[in-house]
This record gives sequence, C-alpha cells and structure tokens, in this order.
Amino acid sequence: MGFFSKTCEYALRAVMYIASQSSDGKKVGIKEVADKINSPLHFLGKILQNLSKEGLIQSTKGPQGGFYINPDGLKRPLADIVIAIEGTQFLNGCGMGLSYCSQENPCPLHDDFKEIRDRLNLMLHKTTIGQFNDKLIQGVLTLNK
Amino acid sequence: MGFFSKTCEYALRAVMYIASQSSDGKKVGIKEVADKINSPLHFLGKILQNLSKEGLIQSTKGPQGGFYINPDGLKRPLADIVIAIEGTQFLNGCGMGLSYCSQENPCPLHDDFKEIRDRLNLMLHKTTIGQFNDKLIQGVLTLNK
DNA sequence: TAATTAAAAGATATTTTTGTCTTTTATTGT
DNA sequence: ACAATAAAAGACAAAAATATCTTTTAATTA
Ligand code: FES
Ligand code: FES
Repeated sequence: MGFFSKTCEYALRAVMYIASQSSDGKKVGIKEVADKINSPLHFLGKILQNLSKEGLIQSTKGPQGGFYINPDGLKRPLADIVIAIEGTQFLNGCGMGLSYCSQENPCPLHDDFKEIRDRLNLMLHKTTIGQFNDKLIQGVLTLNK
Repeated sequence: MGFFSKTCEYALRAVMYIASQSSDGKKVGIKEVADKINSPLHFLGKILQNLSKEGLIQSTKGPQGGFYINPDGLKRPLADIVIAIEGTQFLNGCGMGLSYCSQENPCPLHDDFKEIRDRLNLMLHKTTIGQFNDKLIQGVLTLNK
C-alpha cells in the first residue's frame, strides 16, 4: 500500500494535469487525462465525476466538452482533494487508530505523530492545485510512470 | 481511511501492549490482548501470527502460553512493524503514486513530501517497541478506545 | 498417558477498493 | 431536427482488506 489510496493518487495527478491544461479556459477529455497520468480510464471517470460534484473541478458534456478548472479552483488547496477522497480521519485521526486523537488521552505516538501530521496538513493546505502549472507545462515535473 | 491500515493500527497497539506486559518474561493470551487494545480477536490472531513468523514477537502454545517479546525485540524500531505490514512502498514510495520516487523525475509534491516522509521514517526508526512500557504500565498512555 | 490449554492454521464470509463495460444524458455542430 | 461527441450514470467484476468460525498442533499439568 502506498501513502495515499490509489483513488487519491489518481485524483491528485489528474487534477494537476487538468489544472495545467485549463489555464486559458481549455478543456481536456478524460481519455487524454487518463493517458497522461497513466490511470485506468473508467475508474478515473468515477473519481473526476465525484470531484466535479464537490465543485473541485468543472466539466461539460458534448463536443469540445471535457474537464477544466476555473480560476478560483486553481487557488484551492490540495487538502480539499485529499479530504474529499480520504475523509477527514486521514488528516486528523490518531495514528494508532484510537477513535479520538487527544492530548488528554494520548496514544504512545501522539506527540511525534501529531507533529508529522501537522506538517502534512500544512503542506496540503499551503499548496494550491494550480501551483505547479508552469513547471508541468515546462515538463520539469512528471505525472506518469 | 486512517493514516495506517487497520491491520497496522492493531499491530502497533498489540505489540506495544505485549511489550509492556512482557518485561519480566510474562506472557499474555490473545484474548487479553484483543480486549485491552479493542480489536477483533481472530483477526488480531492472524496479525500476531505473521509478526511471530517475522520474529518480531514470540509465542508459545499450551497452558501458561501466550505472546511475549524478548529483550532484543523490545529494542527494535516501530518501523519493523510498519514495514512488515504496509510494505516498503509506504515509507519509500512516491506520494502521488509514481512507480519510483526520484529527484531526477520528480512528481510535483516530491520536495515537500519527501521531507515529511523522512520525518515519519525518522520517528519510526528512532522509536522502539519497548520505549513506552513504563508509561503504559503507569496508565499515562492509552491503547484502546 | 490423558486432559487441558492456547496459539497456529485453515476455511469461509463480508466489506471496501479498484477496475471494466454499457447505457444514458447533455452539448455541439450540421 | 439530426448526428456526433463526451461526460454522467449504472451495472457488473475482480482483488484486497477486514472479520469470523472451526480444526489442528504444541505445550503443560495432573
Ligand atoms: S492520540 Fe494517537 S495520535 Fe493523538
Ligand atoms: S517523486 Fe513523488 S514523492 Fe518523490
């Protein structure tokens, strides 16, 4: 198992790809997205469909249709994607599985784990969906393989 | 979904409980362990069985039998448990699911993610299985609920 | 040796995740 | 209106994670 679920990995890669392609209002088809991020086509379809319902990405049907992200969406944090898919427990929960993470009734890892989890949250909240557009277009960063 | 899998959460809690009880060579039955860490009995059985095969914990059958951890085992890092259960990918892999995490062909999150992953590794490697025994016995730390 | 105990091992079941395929709906262009 | 396009939605399937129950094996005690 990876750090995030497959669903979340595909979502992060797909959203960043769509973001990098939709700066000028362009739309990308799901086939292209699946191809560029190396993910199963129809499975990705379901994922993007859900993100679309959440308003994290936009889509239109028909010719010239496809997925895109509006300017406001490009400014949203990656945390929104992770929370939409993994749920809040992933970013707030106890590392050892206690039903509540608390300073008052801590698990053995609480202090150390909380610090790491806080850093993860910080990263996911400070990083925006559109932040890597330039480097993705330049090809300095990769989303497949 | 939590940060670690259920299997890993149960394993961490169970191993720490066994550790805290086996400082003086005492053994604990699976029923007691499952009860004290609030986990499904037979599922935990399978998990401990695997950890036993890996040599991370010890067990004996029959009356007065049960699970325990030898002095050397108490000094092993938590990383051994996590790796035994989640696999190496969890602690080494790319956060966005690329098949290799590398500086040369990085995903957008590489720099930030690597730092967090490094900290997680540091914690799991520096923390030993027996490290919390005293506080667990004192009841300052919890392993259930 | 026989009975008892407790983990190991095996079989089976349920749920969730991951993946594929088909049909429907909405949009566009002719 | 009609045909073409592309996402939405639904049905289905495979694999993995999670969970339960039963049988077997090994150790202890009487
Ligand atoms: S109680 Fe476990 S991480 Fe806070
Ligand atoms: S390449 Fe993605 S974390 Fe290193």
